[in-house]
Amino acid sequence: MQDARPEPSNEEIGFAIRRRRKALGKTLVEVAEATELTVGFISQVERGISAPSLSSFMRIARVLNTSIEQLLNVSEPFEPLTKAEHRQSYSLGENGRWYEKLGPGFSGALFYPCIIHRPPGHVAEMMQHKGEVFCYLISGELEYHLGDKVFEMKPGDTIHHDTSEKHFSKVVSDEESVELWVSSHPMTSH
Amino acid sequence: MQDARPEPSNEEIGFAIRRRRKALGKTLVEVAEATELTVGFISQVERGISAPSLSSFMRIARVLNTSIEQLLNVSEPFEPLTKAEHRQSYSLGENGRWYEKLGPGFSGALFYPCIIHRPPGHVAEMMQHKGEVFCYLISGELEYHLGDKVFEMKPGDTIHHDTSEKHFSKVVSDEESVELWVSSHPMTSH
DNA sequence: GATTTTAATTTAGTCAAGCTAAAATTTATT
DNA sequence: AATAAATTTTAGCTTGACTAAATTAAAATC
Repeated sequence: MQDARPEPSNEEIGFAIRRRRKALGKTLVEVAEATELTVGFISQVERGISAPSLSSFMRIARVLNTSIEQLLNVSEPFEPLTKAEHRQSYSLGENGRWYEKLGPGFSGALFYPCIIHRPPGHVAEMMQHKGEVFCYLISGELEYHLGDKVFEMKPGDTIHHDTSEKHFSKVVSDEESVELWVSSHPMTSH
Repeated sequence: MQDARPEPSNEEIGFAIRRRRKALGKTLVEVAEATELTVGFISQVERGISAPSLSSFMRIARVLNTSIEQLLNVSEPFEPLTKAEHRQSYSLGENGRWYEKLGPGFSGALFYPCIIHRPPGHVAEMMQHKGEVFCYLISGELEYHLGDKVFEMKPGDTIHHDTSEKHFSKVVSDEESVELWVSSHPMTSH
């Protein structure tokens, strides 16, 4: 949080929650049931009349399949276009592995795109969780494990699957891999 | 946020706050004054005995010069196949314009990916509809109109926006454009 | 268009949690 | 050991987090 930017108001946060809920096509009743709160309260939260406790807020974010950061960064200016040379790069804390976030994403977004670079031989962790992912391999080669299937991926290949199935991939090329990902969840690592 | 991972407890959050405070060499008194809360309360928050309200929590994060995400210790999760030479091609009924569907898509999918090829000079129809779209420009150059803004897109550039805003694009390169699209709706043209 | 159903908002509350002030204890400094 | 600083504990207030139920608005159905 920066001094220059005050904390978002209850109203701003509430509107972000509503936008997100509608983007997912969920009703107040659905969110209320999933969060174990009441319809009336969610309605008031969305209109900034009430503020949820921290734990309720985290539950709301989870049920809306988004991050708290997304719900709180309401005043971040949205820019739809990301030039190739203006991508924001982040190290993944491991040697030779980094990712490029593609834009801040707008508040109701269902897509979380990013470009990930991995060094040769890198093996990602086995993952399994609710959601969906799409990957377009820009360069390098991957061995992609999905359930009990194994796929060889070369540049131009794509894969799109439900993430509730166990999956991981390994960079099998001698060069680093460059992977364009679009996920239904915020993500910083693969 | 993730099914696999419950929200952090008050204790976990509190310990994260204390670690951060000590890392900065601040006393409880300093943090209490800066946040306009009492020493006793900060102490209880740090030991998980009390939880701050959302607004107090944001103030604490700001005073500790950190982000809420950091204090919540949220980890991001990780994550499939269409071979480049196995893409299903479809003519768009117009000279030189065609698209490649990327995989059949699984039931329940939110993403509809495809690759679109357009000839030089092609101008897509103005579109406006509920949903979301992400585009990665593989080759060629586009002039992308979004609302009253115009963007120049070159290979590697990406754009991600809500489709309720009017949008269309024009191929401005001398070569055909190759565009990777991920949309929240099935699409055959852009 | 009328009616029914669904979704959202409003109202009127409860009660405990967010937070206080002050006392007590612990830790650090001299 | 004495003092100052830092932290914890205690006892309590009050208001906001949240409820249940009624009402209204919007969407769906006939």
